[in-house]
Amino acid sequence: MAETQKPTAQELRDKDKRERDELHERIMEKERQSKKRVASSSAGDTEGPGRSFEFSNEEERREAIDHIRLMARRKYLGEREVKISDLRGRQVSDAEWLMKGEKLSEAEQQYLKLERDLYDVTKQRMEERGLERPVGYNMPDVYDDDDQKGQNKRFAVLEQRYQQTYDEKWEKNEEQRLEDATVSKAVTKYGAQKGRKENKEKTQYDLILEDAVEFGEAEVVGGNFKAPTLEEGPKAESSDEDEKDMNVPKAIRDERVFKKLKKEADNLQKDRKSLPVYLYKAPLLEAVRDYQVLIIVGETGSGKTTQIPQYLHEVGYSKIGKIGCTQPRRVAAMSVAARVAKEYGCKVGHEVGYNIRFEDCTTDRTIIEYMTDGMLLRSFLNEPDMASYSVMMIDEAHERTLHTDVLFGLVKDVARFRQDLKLIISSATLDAEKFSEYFDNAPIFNVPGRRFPVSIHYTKAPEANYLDACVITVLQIHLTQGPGDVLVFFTGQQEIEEAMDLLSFKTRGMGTTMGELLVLPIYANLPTDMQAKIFEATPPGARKVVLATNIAETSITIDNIVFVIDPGFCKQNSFNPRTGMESLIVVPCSKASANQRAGRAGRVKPGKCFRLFTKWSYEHELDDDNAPEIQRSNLGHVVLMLKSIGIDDLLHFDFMDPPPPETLIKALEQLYALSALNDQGDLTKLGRRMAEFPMDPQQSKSLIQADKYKCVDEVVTICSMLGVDGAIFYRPKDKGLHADNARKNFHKPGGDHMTMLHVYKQWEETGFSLNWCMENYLQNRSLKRARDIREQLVDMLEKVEIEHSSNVNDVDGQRKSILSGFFYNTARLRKDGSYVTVKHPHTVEIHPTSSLFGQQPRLVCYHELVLTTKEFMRGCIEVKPEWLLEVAPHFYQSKDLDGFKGKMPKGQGAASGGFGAAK
DNA sequence: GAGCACTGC
Repeated sequence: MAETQKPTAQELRDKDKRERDELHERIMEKERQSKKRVASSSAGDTEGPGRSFEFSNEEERREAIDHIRLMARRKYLGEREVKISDLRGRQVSDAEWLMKGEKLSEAEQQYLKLERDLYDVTKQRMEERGLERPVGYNMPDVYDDDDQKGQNKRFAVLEQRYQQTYDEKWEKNEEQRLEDATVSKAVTKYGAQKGRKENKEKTQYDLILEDAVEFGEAEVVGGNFKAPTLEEGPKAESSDEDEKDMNVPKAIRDERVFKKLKKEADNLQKDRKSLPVYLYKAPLLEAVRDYQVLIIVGETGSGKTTQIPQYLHEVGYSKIGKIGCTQPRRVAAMSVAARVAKEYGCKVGHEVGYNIRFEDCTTDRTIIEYMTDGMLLRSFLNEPDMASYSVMMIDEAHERTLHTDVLFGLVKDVARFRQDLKLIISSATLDAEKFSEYFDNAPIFNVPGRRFPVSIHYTKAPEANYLDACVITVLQIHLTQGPGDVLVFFTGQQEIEEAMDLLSFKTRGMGTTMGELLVLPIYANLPTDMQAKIFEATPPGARKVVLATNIAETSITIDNIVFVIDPGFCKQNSFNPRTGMESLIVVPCSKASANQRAGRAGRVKPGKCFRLFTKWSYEHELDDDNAPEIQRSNLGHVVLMLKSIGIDDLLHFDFMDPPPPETLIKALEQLYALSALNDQGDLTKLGRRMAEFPMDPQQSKSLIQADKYKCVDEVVTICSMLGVDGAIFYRPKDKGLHADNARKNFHKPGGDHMTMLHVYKQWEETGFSLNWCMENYLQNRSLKRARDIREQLVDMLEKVEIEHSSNVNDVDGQRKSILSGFFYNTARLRKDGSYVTVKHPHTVEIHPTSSLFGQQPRLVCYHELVLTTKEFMRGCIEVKPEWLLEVAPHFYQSKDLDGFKGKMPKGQGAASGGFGAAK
């Protein structure tokens, strides 16, 4: 890590010189030993500081040898930027072993010695800082398990073959080899003449420049690492066709704009043809023609999301109806739409558009529409037969989000009575057969992806402390591996903060032997400006280490990641229908997740993934897939929506993986209690109104009931704030106390909902000030989102015919409104100070972040139950027993409240019980 | 006196 005070250039030079001299001495001293060791070690010997390694093919091996030679030459020529770790991911002992038997020039010999020594020094430094336990990895995907001898034999053959071709390759095509072996970042510096000069000045070595290698232009290098592009498509695809399709209606467009767009689009057409999916265009369209439902399996990078809707448009499906494509995430829908619009040659929102919450970017003439899956689900309320679509593509189906899963059932149903509707289910490999089975054996269409190989390294033994092991692995990578940024997966903010501390502690004072290590956190609750930092380019010579939560698994993609460290855990939310409690607990992640994480290393070039668990546990202990969200969520909202679409028999609804029946029953029960369903299980008028709102049924109920207490405006605000749930307050570890104080300043009598209302009101008064948010440790992004939700809800009020009333001071009215929806969630105080839920007796506590914490109100209504270290009620308000009779007379009876009514002797009435739910 | 993974309408 960088020192706090930047040393002067002279100091640096002196220091470098001292270090070099020291090193030189050590080299001399160690030479004999080292020679002995190298000489005595046989192939496959794992002696030395590093792990052993094998090559999967000759080419890799040859590349490694060439690379070492190359590095040696450059180092010999005084290239300062050549790092000790530039063995392209090999360790020093590996290099020594590898070069054994090779004829080594002086430069090469020196280089190896230098490597060895620098390695020893850094290792020593690691040890001094308590890193004495380097994490060992296997490469089981390359190893033939117990076959060390076979390995040796194979190498002998490879070596022989290699020797024949080596010389001419090296001599004739040195430049090419150089480019092959060097990574773009480093070469950019060496490439340009200017850069060289600069380096020369900086260097402290006495240089021999006569035979300096001329380096090629930097751009070439990137090209070498690009995946093979597919130059020519099938002959059947004539360019005329493309030409014709570019004829967007001219009448509606200014000629010049059109020309410009068309030119851009023409260029883009070339890119389009290089996508793997292009090769499959004709057979794909045939398959769509011949079958109503088609499963498309395409890895990332195949171009399916952007291309297939366009192909379908080209052959005329858009004449029958819109071509829809769903995405699980908003940003994905937006960015894909933007890309396709560009390719098509129109503005976003014209022929190509997207539709997400708060932002309907489509018009009458939109023919290709990207949307979030939740949006499509919602549109079923108005258009249950998807009449305006001729094709619907459900993308990223393998992610199995709650919404996609519900869509499957609906869409399958629609396809039965709408023979003209084409369905495309697109997924990454794993679940294809399951999808096919579910959709009545629909054919599976495979499109290969375009990704770089990622080698997987498992630990040899389980790691007791994975956080520690992660940090050590980061350092190991940094000290021994070639260029490329590192991505580490953690389970949450807390872990990330700890890891950052640990990492900075262990790298403190590591000095100049180490390149700079940029440690950057990323998680969803991180303020936006800090999130943006991970997208900034890594400065030359430095290495970026991104500590991420699951957010980096699917939601965001970081450039230039070459190494992934995966401890194999994630936090998962699961819902217990019996207690109605959600719990967020750390669980081992699934194989699918692990592979997804590993894949993040192979986006720019071949990468490596270090898994902090053994291969055995990968194979035997990890589940194949994550449990689909639908099986571990509260389905209240979904059930209400399905009911209002007209699905009556939910227990027999055709789910691909049905949720536990208890969850459905719980949801139905709750809806009945809320009077959204009648005793026949049919939707009531109230239920229909509730379904209009994009919220949980309880919240919808609260909002509708607020009309009665004439405090709609306040409740709307509260609901909006609940909608961004939990992400309002930001609490960085290092400023925890400040953040806590800031939060306490917002506390208002009545409970947490009042606090939220207060926060919003204040924010509004400051003119939605960003600075004010920062001063008070509030997340501006979340508040903005709350404002969006609020606006949407206010718009909806008219539709549902609710008068926009307001009464700021009627705190009781506001609380009664909330209680109308959440009367189910009540808990009363016991004499020992704990709380017990009213419905199913269950011990719970007020969450310490609540404003009611420590106040011990007799009866509270909570927003949700969460299990962390204890079972906590989050979002509490104090309520009065008689309110329950008022807002839920069908649920609570007068006699249930005997213990509470009137004057209750302190600490006794509650304990005497008599307060239970009537049924 | 604890601590919120990630989406979405």
